[in-house]
Amino acid sequence: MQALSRKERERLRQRQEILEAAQRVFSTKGFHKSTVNDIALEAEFGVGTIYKHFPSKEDLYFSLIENKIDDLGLFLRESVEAQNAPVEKIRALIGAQLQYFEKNEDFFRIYISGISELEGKIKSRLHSKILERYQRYLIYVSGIFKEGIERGCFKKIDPLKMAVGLLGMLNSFISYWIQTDNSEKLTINVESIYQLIIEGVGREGRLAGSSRE
Amino acid sequence: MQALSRKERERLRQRQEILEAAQRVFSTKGFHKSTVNDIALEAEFGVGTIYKHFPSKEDLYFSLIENKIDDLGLFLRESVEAQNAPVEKIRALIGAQLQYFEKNEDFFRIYISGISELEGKIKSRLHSKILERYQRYLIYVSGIFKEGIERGCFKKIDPLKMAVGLLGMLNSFISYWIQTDNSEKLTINVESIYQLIIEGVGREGRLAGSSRE
Amino acid sequence: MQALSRKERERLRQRQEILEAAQRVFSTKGFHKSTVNDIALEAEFGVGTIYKHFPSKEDLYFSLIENKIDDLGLFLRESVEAQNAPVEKIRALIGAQLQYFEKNEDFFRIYISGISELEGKIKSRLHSKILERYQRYLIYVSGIFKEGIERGCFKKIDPLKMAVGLLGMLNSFISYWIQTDNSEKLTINVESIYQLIIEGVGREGRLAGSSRE
Amino acid sequence: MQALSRKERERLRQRQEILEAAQRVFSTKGFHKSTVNDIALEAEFGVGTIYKHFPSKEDLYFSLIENKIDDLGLFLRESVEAQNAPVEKIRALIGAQLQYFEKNEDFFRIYISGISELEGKIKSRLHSKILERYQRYLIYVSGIFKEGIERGCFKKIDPLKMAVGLLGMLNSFISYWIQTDNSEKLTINVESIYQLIIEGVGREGRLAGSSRE
DNA sequence: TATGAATGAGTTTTCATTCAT
DNA sequence: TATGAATGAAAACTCATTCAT
Repeated sequence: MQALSRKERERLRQRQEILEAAQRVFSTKGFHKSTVNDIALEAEFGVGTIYKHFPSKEDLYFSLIENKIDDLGLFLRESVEAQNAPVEKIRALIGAQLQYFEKNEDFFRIYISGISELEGKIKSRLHSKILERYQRYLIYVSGIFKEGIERGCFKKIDPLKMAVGLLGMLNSFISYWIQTDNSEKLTINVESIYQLIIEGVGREGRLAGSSRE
Repeated sequence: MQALSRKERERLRQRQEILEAAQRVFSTKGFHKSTVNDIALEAEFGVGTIYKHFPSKEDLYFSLIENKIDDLGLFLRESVEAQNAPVEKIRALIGAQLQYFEKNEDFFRIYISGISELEGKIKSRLHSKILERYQRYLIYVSGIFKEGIERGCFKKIDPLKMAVGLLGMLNSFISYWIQTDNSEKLTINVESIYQLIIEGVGREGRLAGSSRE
Repeated sequence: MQALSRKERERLRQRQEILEAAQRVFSTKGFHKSTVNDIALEAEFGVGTIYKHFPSKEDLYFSLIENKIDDLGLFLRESVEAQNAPVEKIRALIGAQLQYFEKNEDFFRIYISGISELEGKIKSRLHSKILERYQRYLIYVSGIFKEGIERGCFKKIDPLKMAVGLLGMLNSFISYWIQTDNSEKLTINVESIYQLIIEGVGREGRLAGSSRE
Repeated sequence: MQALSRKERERLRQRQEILEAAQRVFSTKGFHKSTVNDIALEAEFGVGTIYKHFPSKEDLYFSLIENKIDDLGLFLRESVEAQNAPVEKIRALIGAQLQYFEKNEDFFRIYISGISELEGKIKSRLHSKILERYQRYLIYVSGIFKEGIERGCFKKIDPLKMAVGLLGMLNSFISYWIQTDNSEKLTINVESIYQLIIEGVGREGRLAGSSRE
């Protein structure tokens, strides 16, 4: 049984190495411009070995996203659940997501193309799995907002809308950071995002703006 | 010159028809699964004619996005500039963008894959043009916030961050609406988004949450 | 309409050329060792052009066999129907089939692998079409024997069995001739086969054999 | 030496098991669609073990045919040599061959693709071995006919042609039986074939057929 | 000028064979 | 000795692009 276990572990390690190589290749060249050969070369395996683990290039791609999303999900939950107050949970969520993508910049490129309507109206079975995970994440975040509403710290707005809004903001900040590829750390934005989502941009009682003259 | 002008007009109309056909095809099957032949068939032209107007499939794709973004830009500016107060400008912006994509749902699929890092780190000359336009749009929205800050109706936060946050929210709402493809209109979200960005989710002085017992 | 007709004719000629090239290649290297590229090279067309005419290599292969069988069928019928007496029809059939394969030696290799159980128990849709044609041919030959029985010139044996027997003989002679690839013409065997099928090998009343001493 | 002998016996048994598994697989899926892995699985050995016995898949295939042909040859000889009169020898041959393939239907699929020009003009070294055996078989059958001619029971026709004709008939009947896969036994055809080859289809003196008017 | 037939480079995937354990 | 994981060569097929008509 020890022998079997070793084989199994070996197999998993190989699979992991392929996924890592695939991430490097996909994030650099994109899905379509990456060939299975590229990935095999990067992983230092034969192409056949890739196909031992994944039935097709597409499967490999979606397995990669799935894996990483689960990984991210775990990390977020941990961070969030270390907090008690809803606002702190939200702050933790923001922090964790920025932190995760700061370290996994490469993955974001893949992640975003995974959740965007990558291949048009017609969704593949594989794509659906990703959307499902995205939905689940949305519900999880809604849950935090819901709790916050019940505990009286958040406004009585549809918590799903809050979640959609917050996640959009987060993606937008990450996207912008990647595109501008600046030297500042992504995580310096935690407080800004926190403030935006919690307090909004408006100044009380001054929304009409001063008169111009 | 009149003759030339007619020819020119004819040419432009043809180009426009191709772009419209391309949008229908791309939005249904995605960029890679759409063939130039598909587009030619949809446009009722020969493939050769497509190539008279666009040097490559990729060029056609990005021209389409460019065109449509410019179109959207125009529409947004008009809506925004009809308002005077910064908050009203923001509300108009939200309304216009939702309205635009409600009518151009198909285009959003293409738009989002255009601005997301669709093809990896390596940005093509064509992709850069899209990003440039996105940057310009960001700056335009920042401008509204900046004016709002100066006029005292918005908090003193980096207006670029406000813009990044707002646009992320908008995309997220549109994306969610498309994915769930529900019967509600996208535009019913205007007030929610307005409230989220202006006031945030928090209730003053209650952020810590009520104690649980 | 003349223009269309010319186009159509051109297309058919091309198709024909591809089929001829395919025959040369298949007969030399066999189905599996022939690549579509080989055929394209032989036909002096691009591979794409091959695929314009035939959806797959397999389809090309079976189209080729089908075509040729039809061709052979026509030739046989003509020869047979020029005769009146059943025995003369049989002789004509033998003569025609040998003549045909003498001239189309290459095709026989393909033909025989087509009707033999090329790919095991599991028959493809395409393979079935060939078997159907073989059945039809069998029935046609049976018809000649049936007529002969009715007209009293043949024994009262199941005509289908006669047909199966005769066609087996023919294939066997052709096969043998191809394998030994001798300098004699295949058609010199007409009389022998005729005698074998009509009179058999036995000498009347002497079947027990003379005693040996 | 006893130990070596046991080893040797063990080795042969293994080889035999592989050949049997191969036959099952090849007859079901055909040569090309059968993978070495399929055979290894069916034989319950590792692929490596297959290659210990046969240098290549092709070798395995032809060894299988060779083996079985030898097997068939033995069986036929036994049946034939139990008879004295040439006609009885022929009847025995027919009976034995039908009986053999009735029991080894699977093998016939392989056998026929082996002797037909399966892989085109270019004959492999391995294929040649099969043809050689076929030739030998032909000569053996010729020998029976020759003897019959000498003993006066058969017509003075080239005995090789008789053999080619008879074997063709046999294959044709077997082939037809497999294709129609009917419930009747193959061996019910013995007498028909015997009659066809010995007496032919014609009725003495009536060959011209009745006049039609 | 508009066309669409022809092209062939490039991609995914399979599977016979090897060889370290 | 038996194994089966790893390999990578090879082949079917697609489709952006060209160019003769």
